[in-house]
Amino acid sequence: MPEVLEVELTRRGVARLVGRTVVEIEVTDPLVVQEGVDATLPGSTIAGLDRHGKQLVVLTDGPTVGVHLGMTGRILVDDQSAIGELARDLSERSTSSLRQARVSAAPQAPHPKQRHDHMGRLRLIGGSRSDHHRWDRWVLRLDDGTRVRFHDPRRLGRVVLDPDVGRLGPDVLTLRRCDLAAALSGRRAPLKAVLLDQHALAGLGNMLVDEVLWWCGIDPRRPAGGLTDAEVTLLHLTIRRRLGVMLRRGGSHTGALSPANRGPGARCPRDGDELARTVIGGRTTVWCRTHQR
DNA sequence: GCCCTTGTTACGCC
DNA sequence: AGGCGTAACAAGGG
Repeated sequence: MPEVLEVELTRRGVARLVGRTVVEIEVTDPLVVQEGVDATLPGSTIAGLDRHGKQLVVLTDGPTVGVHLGMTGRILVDDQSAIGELARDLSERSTSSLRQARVSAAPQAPHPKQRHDHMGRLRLIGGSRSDHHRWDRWVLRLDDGTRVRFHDPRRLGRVVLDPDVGRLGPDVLTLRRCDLAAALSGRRAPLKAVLLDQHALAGLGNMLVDEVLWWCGIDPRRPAGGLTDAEVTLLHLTIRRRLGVMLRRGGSHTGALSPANRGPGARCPRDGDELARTVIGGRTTVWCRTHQR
């Protein structure tokens, strides 16, 4: 589930493509890739990579192309994930890299069955299954022979011309306290719903919102505009600190409410009470009734 | 086979 | 008008 951290890691992971020229486009899924992208991009040289919230922006000497990873999108450069294989837990790291090496060497081999963790969740955003070319939605060939693949099993990712980042709220990784205060002010919707609203604040997804509110001990159901000044300050500080920590650790899954700590029956890492599951803003919300108030 | 999950958008209501 | 809630989308997996 790519959120702002995965997008930022992706941006850094593909930074070395700056200066390369797109030679051809080999694969396109018209649902995922906006009409016109393929016609205008070949011949263009990548000039820079920007990001606003979850929106990745590819600057070229031709068109500006927006890449949104959606729910299951990822970028692979020569069959290597742009963010590395960070979305797995540590216990499986060694076996997984072995397996990855093996399947890369034998791309025709039938893929092994998907693995799940004990909570029954999908283990990865495609995981190390870089051999699943059937989920490639967009494949570019660059002038040095590099192949860049946009891989997206569920097809909720999007590649568009001239992405409209002006409609997004302030970026959550560079958020100032006054930006946060302005985003929350006057809103009567639940705090969680506003934090998820990309027009209010750009970058937070379902897991990161739960994580941040868990750390600062605020009830996700409270009206967003009803926070005290001290709570806004605390929320701002928590967003900056926790996102910074998780970015260094490698992504959205490295928090206190990591995927393994979100399933039914999971307990609060702070006080041991069973975590509540509530639908807020249309999304499953995991939170602690004891210390989030 | 029904239901869950995700981010975004479209739409209905007040 | 605009804030808010809900459903739809897609598709894999329990």
